[in-house]
Amino acid sequence: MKNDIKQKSILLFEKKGFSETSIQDIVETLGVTKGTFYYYFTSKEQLLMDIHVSYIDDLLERQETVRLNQLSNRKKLEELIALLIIDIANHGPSGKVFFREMRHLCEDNAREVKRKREKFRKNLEAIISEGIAQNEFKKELEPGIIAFAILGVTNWSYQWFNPSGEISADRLARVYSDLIFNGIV
Amino acid sequence: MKNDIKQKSILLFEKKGFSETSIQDIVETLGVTKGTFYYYFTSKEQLLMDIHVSYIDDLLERQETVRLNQLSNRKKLEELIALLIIDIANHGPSGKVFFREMRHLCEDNAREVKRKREKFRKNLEAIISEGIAQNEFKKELEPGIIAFAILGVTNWSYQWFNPSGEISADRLARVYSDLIFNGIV
Amino acid sequence: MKNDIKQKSILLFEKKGFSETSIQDIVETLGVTKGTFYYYFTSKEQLLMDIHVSYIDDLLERQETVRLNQLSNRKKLEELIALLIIDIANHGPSGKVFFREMRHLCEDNAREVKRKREKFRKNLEAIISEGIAQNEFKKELEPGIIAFAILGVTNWSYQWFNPSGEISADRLARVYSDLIFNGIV
Amino acid sequence: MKNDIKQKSILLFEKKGFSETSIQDIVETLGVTKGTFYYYFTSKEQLLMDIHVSYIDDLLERQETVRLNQLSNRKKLEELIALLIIDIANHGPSGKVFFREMRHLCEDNAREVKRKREKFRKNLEAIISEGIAQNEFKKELEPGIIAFAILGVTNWSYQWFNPSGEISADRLARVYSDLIFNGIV
DNA sequence: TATGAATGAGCATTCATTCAT
DNA sequence: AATGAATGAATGCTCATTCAT
Repeated sequence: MKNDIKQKSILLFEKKGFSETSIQDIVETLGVTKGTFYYYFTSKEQLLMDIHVSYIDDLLERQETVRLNQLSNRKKLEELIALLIIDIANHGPSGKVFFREMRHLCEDNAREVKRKREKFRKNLEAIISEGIAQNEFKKELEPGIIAFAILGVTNWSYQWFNPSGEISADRLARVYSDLIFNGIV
Repeated sequence: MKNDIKQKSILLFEKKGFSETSIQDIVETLGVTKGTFYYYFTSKEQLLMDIHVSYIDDLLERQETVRLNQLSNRKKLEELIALLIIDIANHGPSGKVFFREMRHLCEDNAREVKRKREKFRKNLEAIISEGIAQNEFKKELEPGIIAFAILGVTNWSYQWFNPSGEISADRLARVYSDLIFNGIV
Repeated sequence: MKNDIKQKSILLFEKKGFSETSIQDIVETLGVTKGTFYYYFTSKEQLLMDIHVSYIDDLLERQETVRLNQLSNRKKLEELIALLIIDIANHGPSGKVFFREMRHLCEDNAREVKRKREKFRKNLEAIISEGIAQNEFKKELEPGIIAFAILGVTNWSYQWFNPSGEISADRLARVYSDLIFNGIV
Repeated sequence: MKNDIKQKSILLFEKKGFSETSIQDIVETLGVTKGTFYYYFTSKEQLLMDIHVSYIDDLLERQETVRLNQLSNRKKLEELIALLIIDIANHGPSGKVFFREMRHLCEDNAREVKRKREKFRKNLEAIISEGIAQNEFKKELEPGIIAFAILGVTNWSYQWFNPSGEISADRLARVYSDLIFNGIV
């Protein structure tokens, strides 16, 4: 039941937004009563936090796998980009909620999630730095800004990319990698 | 008065979000009463629409100026990137509201704003296509995807870029142009 | 309207208790809606505080009148006892709410009301001390304890005394004064 | 277990009030679940009734002991006052719950408790009447009113008297007896 | 132009209670 | 003897909106 509530909530939050989705909406979809919701979650915000933590923890874990394998930094970066894009196909709604609704977390929870988000970004930045040191990337790059740019390209996809449309997720990931590695000129 | 309401609202919507800002909040900040608000706006949503339209119309107008000048497509693209980044310094709050709160427009208004947003994107895409035709950009590029990527890089900046921090807007625009043109390898 | 809400609330709080009286109960009795209640009061607790403050302020003011007149301390004490008993006839419900529901005030408000209550008690104590000094009362009395005893006798009346029953308020006040002055032996 | 629930409940009801204490609060303090509560008590109100009955039955029993011994009425009255005051030290929380929360009993139970309370009061009144007949007390006294006054003095102590403070319970009982017997003049 | 009073629908949350196991 | 899942009704409170003045 707890997981049912969570999954349905993700879909509703994605479609209507966190503030616009009432507990009533959630439990009605599941055919249970509000009491049931509060048996499993202490508040609406706690549910949102739960969703956030699952999402970012999963992402961090998979990033770790990439980070620790024996590939070149260029290859690692390519894999991370693919990971993020392909995630839209697999966990699109979670991702949208994650990127849009963080504002509704209470201060303490927001801080915790922010820390994890930044850890992901810092890891990305570290791969870029490493790549520069290994002469895989241009030496005049600023790793911090480049990391933000890459996250911009990938995260923005959540706003428009439809994985069941003309372009496949794999394809999009390759196009983006090529753009980031080689530019358009 | 009408403009006062609009400007204060932008600031409040940016800070607290549209749903979380009440009409009461807005009029209290201005020292007037709710009646006054409804004298100038027929609804909260109409105010949001007003904000959206001003923002995107201004952007389209400035895009038009870039588009019609006699520069190379590469130079035009560079100018558009700069335009978007520098806008954060000048109209940051409006931009944040624009990117975050479109969901709260009613269907008809959302459609209208979407049309204008897409017009901006299509214009960007056209510049890329033109550049390919003129051999300024690689011929195998897919202009549509590249346009989304560029918007991702620039629009995502609204989420983290602080124009009064270490990096200036000018500098960020140059770094981003360089990334997009030449890549990181 | 604000005063209507207050008066009706006093009656409901007296009859059913503060916690057991809902805002719905209050507004229904008045034929208005909840919105109206919250137009005049920011919370249920604020309404309770309002009731408390009116009550104790009125009492303190009347105590002051007694305290400042030119009578003997014995006479002053007699008048204070009468004041408290006769108040049951005039403001019984307010008094009951005052004595029973203070626990529902928030910390800050409770402290403020407590301070006023204690002021009343201290004034009573002062009259007793003064009376001892003037040889009106026995010299071995402990004014603090006596003050508590007197308040016990009078305040407890709120729990059983029915001013429209057999014994009149005037009569009860005289019996109580006699008891306190002369005892039962 | 049943008694554990009762004792913890008394403490919680005293601290937070009956309405403000939830079954959840009670069982959490004991480390059991709600089911356990409902195994021993059929309702929250029944638990309150149980507390009330224990308290007043104990008081009546001890009153009976005093009533039946061979002392003068004056001495009996003195002992009853002491009994009530010293009870604050021994069963303070129960007493506070008893005096404050009777309102939450259902009609039938309230009637039963009221009957017992009145029995206590009537017994007190009888001792006074007896004392008058025996010329121990003034003959013009009205026993009913005097009984109420005595109960006011003693019961009100529950609101302020701290048995571990400066004044001991024994001492307070003596001061109160003296006041009631001899007055302050 | 602006106010102030009022509405009514909705919301997150609480809680005593039930009941199959 | 005790649990854990679920209910459903109620509660305090918010808020966009209306409207007579």
